[in-house]
Amino acid sequence: MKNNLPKVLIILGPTASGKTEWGIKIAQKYNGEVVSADSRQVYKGMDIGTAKPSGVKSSKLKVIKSGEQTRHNDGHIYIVEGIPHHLMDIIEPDEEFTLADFKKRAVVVIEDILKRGKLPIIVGGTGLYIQALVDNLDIPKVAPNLKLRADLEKKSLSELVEILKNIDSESAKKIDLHNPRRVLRALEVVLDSGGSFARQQKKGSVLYDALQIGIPLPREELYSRINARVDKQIADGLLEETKKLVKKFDWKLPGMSGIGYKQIGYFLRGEMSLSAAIEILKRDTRHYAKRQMTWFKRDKRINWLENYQQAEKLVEGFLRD
RNA sequence: GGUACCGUAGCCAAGCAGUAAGGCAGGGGUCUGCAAAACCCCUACGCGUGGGUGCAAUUCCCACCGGUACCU
Repeated sequence: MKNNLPKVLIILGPTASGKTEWGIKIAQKYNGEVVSADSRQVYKGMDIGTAKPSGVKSSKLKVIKSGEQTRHNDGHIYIVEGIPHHLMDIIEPDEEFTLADFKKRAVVVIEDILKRGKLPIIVGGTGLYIQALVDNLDIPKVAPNLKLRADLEKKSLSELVEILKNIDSESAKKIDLHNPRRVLRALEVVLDSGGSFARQQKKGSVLYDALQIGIPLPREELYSRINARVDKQIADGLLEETKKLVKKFDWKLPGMSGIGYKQIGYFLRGEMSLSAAIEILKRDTRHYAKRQMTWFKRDKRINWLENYQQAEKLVEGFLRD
């Protein structure tokens, strides 16, 4: 009754909370397809480190291409337990992937799923990506300008802040001036577009009738699950996977800075023992999960459910009306 | 048994007479094109225990307890 917007389901939670499993089960039961909202699982060949569910590539299903929006797509969809997982395993580790790329492609994919009469289920832990979809964030249309960034990075943070205050005082009041990345992006937008950064951060009209389901886990349980998962990643061959990747790719790539590869790198480069690297990997994963929870906590629309049964019940009601 | 050194938050650790640095872990938070990123904030009325000196002690002295090293 609330609107005619297409229904979309979202399953979110911190890393290792079990959202992947929930997503697959719900997809199987309610005729759905998964859209991964994960900034790292997009990379091919980064499987163990990103805890990607094991799946196969299939070309039976092809998302309708629409120009550059799917230019990376090779026409293959990642299938896990019979469920298509879109936006997973789609680009090479040395390709750039940003929030804007995610949003553009996700919108196309969701539309395609809906067109086929299926339920889109967005599953992921990258809060900003999910928010971009839920709130239809209108991302300032200034692409990353690597040259400008390199130039600006030569200056000190306080110099950059001064510049920003001069050319866009409104944004300077809003953003975190301690954070070089945020200051740089603001500057980039202002310099390239000529307009205020803050004023270009808008929201479009809502695209979907979204039901957000969160998986809350007591901190202690979450942490022990994380520790166990890291041990499993090691047992599954995270070292070998990392070695294979470094043969082809530089440590400095964004993908290689992801949790897992980064810490194994410390060991592979002889900077610390393997057991020390594993401890740090566990710690960094815990920190990450904590940050994810901080992000999700502020969205009061999320339904935090204790168990899977509750999720099914909620989804049924959601699909009915 | 003797001698020396040490004992400061969950862990590591500085201070060594004027009223507890820092790091890690932990907690809270920020977030519109790198977001598994990049940032910000919080965390010892207390310095092994008991005495003593002194205006003042975690800092000096004594004893005891605990640990470590060496000696016998």
